[in-house]
Amino acid sequence: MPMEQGKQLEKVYAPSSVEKRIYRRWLDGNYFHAAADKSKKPFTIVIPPPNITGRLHVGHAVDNTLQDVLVRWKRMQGYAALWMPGTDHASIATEAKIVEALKLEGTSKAEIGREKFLERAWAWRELYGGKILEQLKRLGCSCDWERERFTMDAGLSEAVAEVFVRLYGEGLIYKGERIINWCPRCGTSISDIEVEYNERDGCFWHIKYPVVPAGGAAGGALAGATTGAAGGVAAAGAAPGAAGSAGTGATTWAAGGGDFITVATTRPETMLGDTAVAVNPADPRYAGYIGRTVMLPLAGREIPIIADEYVDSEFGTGAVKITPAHDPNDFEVGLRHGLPRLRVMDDRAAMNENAGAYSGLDRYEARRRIVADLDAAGLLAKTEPRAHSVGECSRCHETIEPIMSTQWFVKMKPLAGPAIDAVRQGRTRFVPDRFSKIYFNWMENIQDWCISRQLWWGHRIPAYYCDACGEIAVARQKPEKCPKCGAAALRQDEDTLDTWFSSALWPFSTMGWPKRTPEMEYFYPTDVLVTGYDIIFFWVARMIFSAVKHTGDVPFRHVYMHGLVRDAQGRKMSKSLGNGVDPLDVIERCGADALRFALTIGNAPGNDLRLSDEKIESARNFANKLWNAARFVLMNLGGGEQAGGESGDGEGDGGGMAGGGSPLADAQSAGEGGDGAPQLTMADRWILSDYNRLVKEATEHLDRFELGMALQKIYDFIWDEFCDWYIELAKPRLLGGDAGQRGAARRVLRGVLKGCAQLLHPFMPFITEEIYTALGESAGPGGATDGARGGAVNGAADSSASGGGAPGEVFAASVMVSAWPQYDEALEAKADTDKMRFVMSVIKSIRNRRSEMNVHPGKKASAVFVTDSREQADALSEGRAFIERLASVSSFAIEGERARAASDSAVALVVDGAEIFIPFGELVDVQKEAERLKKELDRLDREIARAGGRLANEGFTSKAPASVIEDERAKLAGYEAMRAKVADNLGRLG
RNA sequence: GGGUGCUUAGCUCAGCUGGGAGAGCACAUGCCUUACAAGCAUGGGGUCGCAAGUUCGAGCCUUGCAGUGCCCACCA
Repeated sequence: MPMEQGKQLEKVYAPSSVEKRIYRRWLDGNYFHAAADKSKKPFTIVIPPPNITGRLHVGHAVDNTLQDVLVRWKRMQGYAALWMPGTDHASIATEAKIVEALKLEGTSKAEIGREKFLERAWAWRELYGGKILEQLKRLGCSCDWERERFTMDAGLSEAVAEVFVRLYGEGLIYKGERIINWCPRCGTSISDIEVEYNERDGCFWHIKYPVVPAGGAAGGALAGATTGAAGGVAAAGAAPGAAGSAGTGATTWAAGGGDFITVATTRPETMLGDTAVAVNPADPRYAGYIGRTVMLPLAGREIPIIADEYVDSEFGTGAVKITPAHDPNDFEVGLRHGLPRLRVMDDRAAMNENAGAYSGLDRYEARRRIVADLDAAGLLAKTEPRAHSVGECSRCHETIEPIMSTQWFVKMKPLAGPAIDAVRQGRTRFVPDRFSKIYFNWMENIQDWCISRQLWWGHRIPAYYCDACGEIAVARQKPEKCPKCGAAALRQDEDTLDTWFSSALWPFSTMGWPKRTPEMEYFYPTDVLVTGYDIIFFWVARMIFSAVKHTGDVPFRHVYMHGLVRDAQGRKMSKSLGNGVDPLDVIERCGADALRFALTIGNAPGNDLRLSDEKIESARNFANKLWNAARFVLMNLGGGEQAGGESGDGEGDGGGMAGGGSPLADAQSAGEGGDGAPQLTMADRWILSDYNRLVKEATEHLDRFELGMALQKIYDFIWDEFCDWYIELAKPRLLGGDAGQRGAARRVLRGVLKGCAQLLHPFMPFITEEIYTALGESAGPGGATDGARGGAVNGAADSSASGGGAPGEVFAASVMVSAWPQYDEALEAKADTDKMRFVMSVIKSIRNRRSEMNVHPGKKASAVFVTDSREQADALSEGRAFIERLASVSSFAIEGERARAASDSAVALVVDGAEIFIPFGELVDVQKEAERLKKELDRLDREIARAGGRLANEGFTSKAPASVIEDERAKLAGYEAMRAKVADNLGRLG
């Protein structure tokens, strides 16, 4: 009866005091480390490397929780489970932080120069870069920390250079002048997928371009127009009075009787870079204009009218201004027609020297002035308000500017093909499968990838220019001299690579590629990539084509996708809304286990999930529930009394080999071995049997990546079956009972709880470790060997033990290196399970009656059971103590004759054909009881009609499977028997 | 314009290859029954978006429709 000193658990689970200590122990035990081990199968996950600028947000929390679940589970299954951690240099995000810091100090990139800037960045990385990994530790992540990688580590940088050089050598990387997305705020090009398109209110300006008159007559008018337009430009730049001059020009045109082609644009400032106007060749309206020219207003340049299929006659005015240097389509048109490409903006998106009078103006200011000037000149035909999609920088949300620029590109088509095949052949599978369609759709329509960035923080492009001869040398190391002309002065390309270029190599660069390392041999390809569906394009697809290209294999066999975390209202969590749940805050308040639980429970793969306070609270409640169940079990395993009662551990150690740590081994050895020869009761066999089924189901769900479902099942079992039923069923034996019965109950309690701790461990690692360890200690000196076997790399004190004669009660040094529970056929106990279920139904039924009749729980009642079934009679007598305790029944009789039992009992219940008579005497309202029975009769009639109708249907009886028909017949018979009894009881009420 | 999800209890969501609808929260009633009031017991609550079809049988399969979300796309 005295508690184990020091092993008494707190009444309320206090995660914060437990988690740090436990994590420390795992580290000390070296359990996270995985090494190539020929005796085991590998299981590998590489972490999606968080940005060094990052702070753990709830998105990371889900992503890493799922990974940790998988890796802990596989580790327990005996795999050499490697979870490779690391961080991403995040070139643009990090650079922005440094720039910001410099600004606060009153200096800038330009001022301190590249070298100093990089020093700053590295220092910053040293200081903050590991923060997020520390936060992952608080979440419980079991990464192999000694393998931590960073995308700018020497080895990984080597991989980057290697890939660049190889692709360049094959012509799959090229340098060229294209329209790229330019972010004026970040001051760099970005790739297509880094642009977000949003609907914005804007205008569609219809602008009249004066057509230069054909033939000789044109001369005078042209001159006039030129003067007028030129005057407009000059004036516009000079003063508000500009409008007048421009107007003069237009007037000249009107007076000259010239006509116009009207174009429409949402970006009028780009007109200064127009080098043509295009119409559809089939458009009759413009047939006569093709081949002629227009005078570009405000610029005073004469540009051709061309015909191109690209133009949609239905859209706008059917005539398009062509600005090859500022629009991707126009660029293509320009190529087809050999048009000049005139850039009119600089890298800050201000108008450049080619913009004449508008030079130096910001693009929006220029837009305003140009519109005003056109209007004043009478050349603005119409201003149409219009919502259109505007590309914005996904990082800073500045409106991007499509600008012609010389950049480096990866030629995608040749890389995409094999990557598509890899998924089509199922070498990499998306979970759920529907994401493969998204992948295909993107890969099949892929554009070349702009990989150069005008940033300093990142992998510098390994291209070297010879100013003497113009040669470009691409090499792993900077060449001593120009390979062509031998000049010594080579200049490296100033640009760096897209941060995703290095992330794309992550699954193999972290393993040491391009070297042929043991890790590459053993752990690669990886097994699962866990990530959100929002980065399929950015990362997943790029890893696949990179890996297929460079390693000849897929980077991972499965891609397990999860959704986004939303708030209670279903909104995306964002900084600006301030609706984000801070995972660290949740960990602080409710524990990492509760957070992990809330993020995992009941979620289907690929679906978004909502995280609310209520959900977190119920997760915390579950942890507490489990905690208290463990308290109960530990209290009852007791101190000194225990050893005698259980005939010690020697018996356990020598005993069952069944399934290494199976509760059966514990329980049966108690049942058959010990003094007093205690037997397992039907309650024990029932819970063991259900536990066993849980093991099977949970494992199957995990195998199918249905983590949410696996956890749901474990949760249901622990709460509804183990806590609410089994513990209650065990109490009578623990409190009363002889030593043998007590021993059996204890063994089962401990065995099942231990198994639950193991099954739950991947999801809730801390609390399960605490419980498992406490159980191990309670098993006595031979049990837990905390630390003693900690040296076993990636463990498996337990699993190795199971290979060589596992004692039933072996506890591993840590639950995380214990062997994952196995389904064990010997635990199936159908007869006992049926009996127990029957008793439970009886208990429920009596409780129900009592509750409906408002019978105080303290008031005991006597009950008489009548049944024809031998099994039921056995169950009732075996379950007597359960029924008495859990249904508040005092005296108890099982009779064969219902007439006598029924005589003075107003309340009659029918459960599975057995009848229960309870004399509640004065409590019974005969009227109400009769009504209840009538309702019951109605219900049974409906059921009988349904089942009867179904069985009468020949289609059903001839085509449905036999088992289904059999079930239906049994149901019908049951209902009919029940109806007879209910009808009889109703009749008796008079 | 394409593609792709979703629509199940008041709310948030599960529901595996088609065989009588589930959980959490909320709600109602009664319980401090010595593991847990962050709890226990009992209960109410659903024409599974609508309509056709396939099937002996449909929440699940097919088609259409209606709402709603997301992704992609070069509508100037």
